[in-house]
Amino acid sequence: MPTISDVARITGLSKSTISRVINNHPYISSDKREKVLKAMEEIGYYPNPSARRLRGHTTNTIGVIVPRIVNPFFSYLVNSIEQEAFKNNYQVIIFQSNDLKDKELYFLNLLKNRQVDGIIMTSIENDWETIEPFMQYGPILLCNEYVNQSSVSKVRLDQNKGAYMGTEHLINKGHQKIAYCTGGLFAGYGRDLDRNTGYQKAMDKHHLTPNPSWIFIERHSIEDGKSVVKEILSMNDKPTAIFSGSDEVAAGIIIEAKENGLRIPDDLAVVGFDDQPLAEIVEPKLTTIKQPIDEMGIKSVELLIKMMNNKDSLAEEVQLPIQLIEREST
Amino acid sequence: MPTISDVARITGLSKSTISRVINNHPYISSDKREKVLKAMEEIGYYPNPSARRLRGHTTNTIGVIVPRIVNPFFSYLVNSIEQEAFKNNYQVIIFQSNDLKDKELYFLNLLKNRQVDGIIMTSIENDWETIEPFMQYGPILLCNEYVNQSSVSKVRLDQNKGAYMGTEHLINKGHQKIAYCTGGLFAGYGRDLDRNTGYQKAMDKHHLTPNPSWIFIERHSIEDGKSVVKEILSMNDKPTAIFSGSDEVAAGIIIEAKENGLRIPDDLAVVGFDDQPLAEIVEPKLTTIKQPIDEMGIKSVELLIKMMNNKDSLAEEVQLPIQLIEREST
DNA sequence: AATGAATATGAAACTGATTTCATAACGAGC
DNA sequence: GCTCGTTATGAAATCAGTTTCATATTCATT
Repeated sequence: MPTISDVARITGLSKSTISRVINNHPYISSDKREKVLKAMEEIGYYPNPSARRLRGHTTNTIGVIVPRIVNPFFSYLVNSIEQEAFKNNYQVIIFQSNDLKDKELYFLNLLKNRQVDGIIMTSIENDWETIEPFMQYGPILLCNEYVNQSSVSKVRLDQNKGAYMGTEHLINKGHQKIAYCTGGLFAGYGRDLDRNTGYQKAMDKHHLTPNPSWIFIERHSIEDGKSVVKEILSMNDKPTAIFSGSDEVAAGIIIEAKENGLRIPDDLAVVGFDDQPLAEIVEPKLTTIKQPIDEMGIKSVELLIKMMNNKDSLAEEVQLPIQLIEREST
Repeated sequence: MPTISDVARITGLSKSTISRVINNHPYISSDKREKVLKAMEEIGYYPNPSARRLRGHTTNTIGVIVPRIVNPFFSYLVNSIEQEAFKNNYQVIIFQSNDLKDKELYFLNLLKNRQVDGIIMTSIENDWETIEPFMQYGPILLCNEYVNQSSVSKVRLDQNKGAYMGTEHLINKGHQKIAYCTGGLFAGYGRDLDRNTGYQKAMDKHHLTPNPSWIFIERHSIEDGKSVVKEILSMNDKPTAIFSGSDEVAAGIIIEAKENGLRIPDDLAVVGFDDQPLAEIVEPKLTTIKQPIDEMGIKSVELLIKMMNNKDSLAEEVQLPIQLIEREST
């Protein structure tokens, strides 16, 4: 690979001049500039990024932490982030935390090591006290998941309202016995907690008290959804509707319910969360809460770039609207 | 951020010695080693990757090109690659080519610029003549998609056999009028071509000649699948079965067919390709060809690392088995 | 006791860029 | 004709490591 010295030698100029041409500095005579550009082209010269980084302290790379990329919600989010980053000349390094504290920490260290200029976290595994110190090494932005900390920038959705809308939708359809499925009730972080309170609020407002055994926690997959139905079938006091924090779980519920002769939505109404592609594939099609994933990704990259360019910009919080998509499962 | 010089100053040793400790060189007295490790720990020193790269020419990063991450096939593949890379201490940079030649070239340049040590290509947009020169800058491995070039390593599936199995399965079920859906008939590359010949071979063997209007090309999405059914409905000579090169297209076909009163598999039998999660969600559940995605990812990383460590290892080709999963759509 | 190999360490060169400092040439203003 | 600001360029320092070369000990061998 040719280096800047090669270009200097060929053109008979100094490295400084070549560097100035590359970086569009002023005060270069146009004939020399031409000459340099021509030589670079000729020998196929391209500046070595490691050397630039070493000097310039910037990597043009942003890191994205997702719990798992195979979850469509996150693959769509990553898609949007990658597209927007590319537009702005940034590369994206993707990490899956797999819900593991250690892996998350490992990735946060990339910020410390200056392998990335900034990080977008779409989930949080460690305590905030553990994560916060990394902010001194570069900007961290929370997208989707969040903590109640004014010092960190976040792009988030009104999950509370989403859950409220979903639950109230079921109530408006005449349901009173409404079960609730969530990922982590005790996760301690914002997103799921918000949904919980949203559900709670809607129930309270309509003076409904759910049977405690209708609250299902730690449900993530299609299989988990199926297990929910099995549990419900063995109950004496059965719910007539379920609000699920995940489309996948909702799909599992629908599949298993049908398998057991339940009619949807007549015997059991189901609302999901995310509006994943599968929402239109299950039968009946799933009523769900749509999250503006693309906007979330775009906004996150936008904000992060702003933070990276302006070291001491204040933390910002962006909240995006959320929406109920009514289909056939309610 | 502390540097190696800080550690040297604190311990009263030279940078060389510190470097030797970091890199586990022999011939260091154990008391000095302890001292250095302690000092590093104390001031929270971590070697700057850019400086190491500049000298060492290795980035511990591999690049992965996928057409689009939101396609479950690729998000599962990326998942597997990322997991295996992490195990081997490699980071993964992910790029979406979005089927664009330019974007693919941009990413290949990362190899030239030494931003990545090697690249796994899961799709190919440019002519091989355009891509090949990049191999001089570092190893390139083809995974999933491939070209008929002995000089490049590949991890691939017997697509030909997959398509053959799927088609023959339909024939065994008594079908004679079998339509065929593919991504790109004229793409010119291995994967789709192999599937085409697999279909062809099965038909030929059983002395069947498909109506040319039953061959649908450039179909990728659920929507595309729906359009296929619409076209079929307007035909005089209708196929009784479809072999689709994609589960998503197959799902679209099933949804739209049911919408129009067709019974599956009685009026129309459908076979997909990939065994994506949605194959178990559509109703009836989709008979499909299962590809061993995880093994593919693992094998690819394994092979790539081998190539990166051994500069002049010969190109290898790994072919993984493929399998028919019979469900309810046939 | 002399020689040579193995062990242990440091100084300085090197990786490939950017940036600072110095300086030369040129034109404008007095 | 002299000073000053602008334009244009190069030498050398710098970034943070790794590697080469040199050298000083220590220990075993004859």
